[in-house]
Amino acid sequence: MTAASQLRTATPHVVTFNQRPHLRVVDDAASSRSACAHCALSALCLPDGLADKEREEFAALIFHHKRLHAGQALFRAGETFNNLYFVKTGSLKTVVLLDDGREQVTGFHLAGDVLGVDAISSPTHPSEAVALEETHVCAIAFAQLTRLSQRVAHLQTYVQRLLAREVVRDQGLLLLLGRMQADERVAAFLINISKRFKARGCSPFEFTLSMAREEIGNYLGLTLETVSRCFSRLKSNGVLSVENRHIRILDPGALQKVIGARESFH
Amino acid sequence: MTAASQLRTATPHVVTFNQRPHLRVVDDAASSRSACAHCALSALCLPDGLADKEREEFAALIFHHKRLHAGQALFRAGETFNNLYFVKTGSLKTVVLLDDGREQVTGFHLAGDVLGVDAISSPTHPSEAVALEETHVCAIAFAQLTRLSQRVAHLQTYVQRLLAREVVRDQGLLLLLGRMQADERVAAFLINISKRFKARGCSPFEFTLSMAREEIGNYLGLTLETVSRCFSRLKSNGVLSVENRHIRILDPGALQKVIGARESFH
DNA sequence: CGCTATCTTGAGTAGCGTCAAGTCATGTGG
DNA sequence: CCACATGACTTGACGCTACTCAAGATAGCG
Repeated sequence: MTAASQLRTATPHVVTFNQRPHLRVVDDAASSRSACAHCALSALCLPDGLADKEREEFAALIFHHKRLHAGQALFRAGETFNNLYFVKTGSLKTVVLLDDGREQVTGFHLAGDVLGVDAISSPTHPSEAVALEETHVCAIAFAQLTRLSQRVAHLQTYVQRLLAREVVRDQGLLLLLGRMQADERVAAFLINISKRFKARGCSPFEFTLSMAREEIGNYLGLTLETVSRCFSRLKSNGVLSVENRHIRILDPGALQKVIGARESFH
Repeated sequence: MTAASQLRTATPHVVTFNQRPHLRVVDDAASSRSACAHCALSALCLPDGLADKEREEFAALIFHHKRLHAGQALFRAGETFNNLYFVKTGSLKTVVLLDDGREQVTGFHLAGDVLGVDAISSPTHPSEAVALEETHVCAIAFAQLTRLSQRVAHLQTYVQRLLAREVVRDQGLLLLLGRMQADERVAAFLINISKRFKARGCSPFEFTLSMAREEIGNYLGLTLETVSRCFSRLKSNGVLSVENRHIRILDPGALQKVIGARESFH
């Protein structure tokens, strides 16, 4: 069963990631040992191809649930690396830092995404993760995961896949930052977000962003003003409806055309 | 023994990566089964912390040596993924592609570097690798490496480390493309190359680049003209000596300052 | 030796950044 | 509940960085 099929609901008209009544998410820390089996996100978090018993062993490693307020850090650059994190509800940004204080947002992470993989096989986190809104995460002790993966070959593949996905994701962003114009970057960002909302069973054409213009701009290598101007242009072209952070994609084809790809939108 | 100490030679005055008489590299394909033990690069390629016997098993997976001319591809995007590659001599660039033909160079790879890690846990290569000059590589069958790593726990860590390094490397590039000015990017590029030459026992202050201005520009998200102008500016400031692709870093401190203290230049 | 690819340099310009002013949304304390 | 403060966003004017286009120099290669 794919993550998307398990999560797909009767698509609500307007959805943000903190308001998804159809997803039953287990919040009770006391029951966390067996929580994964009942968690609606398990298909996203849990590795494929495990026997039931191994699945349980994996789930047993998830040892606590953490709650973050908007602006609160899940981990900071330089902190010792102990856990990987699964986003349960809410969203976060990951940021890499330059000595002189400059920052680059390297990603936005929604429910079901995994955080902290870039710290694997290094003692400390090279980047940091900050919640964009009220956010809940599950933590899994990486040392224990490594120990378990020596018995369960599938788990090796699982960790490798997490890392490889991260590499490919970063390469896409390199392409965006190195070769695309402002309009294209913004369009690519919206299309990416749209696809990810869709994969989570939410409407791909109407959603509320959890990040500020400045964070979008930083992510895309632009200033907040440029992002705002691109939004306004898409708005006046009838491609989008923009009301603060609430976005409606009115003309998906036109949005796709901005980045020059000839494939269909979804 | 570290890679650097094994490779360090009586630092030659001028070194390119195809002219390193002090490095004994085994080229004979017939003897490749046991070649690693005698290869000067083994400290760079071979995983740490293996027992002698495991080390031999690992070396036995390296099944052939491939020779590439300048401009020849080691693998193309979309080709099936079978092997990881170690650069023995020469250098390559890795490139990611956009549908419309635009390209982004994501890295330059020197002797001792590993190629193809971004394809791990996917059926095909997401990027492609092209030789910048006459280049020799060793190939290692990834499927066999995976099989061996189920017995040898160290090898799991080894593959994870390869992947994690790639993620961190890409994040550094994201910072460069998203937040740095042209002259900072060029300085960062030169400092990076300089460090890597040094780690290989070559002079960090005098070297010959194997890539064209256009490839540097593409890598840095700039045009070749901008790269050329940055080089010229550094030259007229007495920081560099530039004769085509032959670079001498005359004032390393000033070069470093370009990245940090921006007001000291121009 | 001539051809081609590569590189440098200049002139003009477009795109995006900077600065600034103003609007709007949200939250807070009176 | 309102007044106010604060942060978030939009829009305009202007300037600068880096791109484009073009011409010429140089190196490398057959």
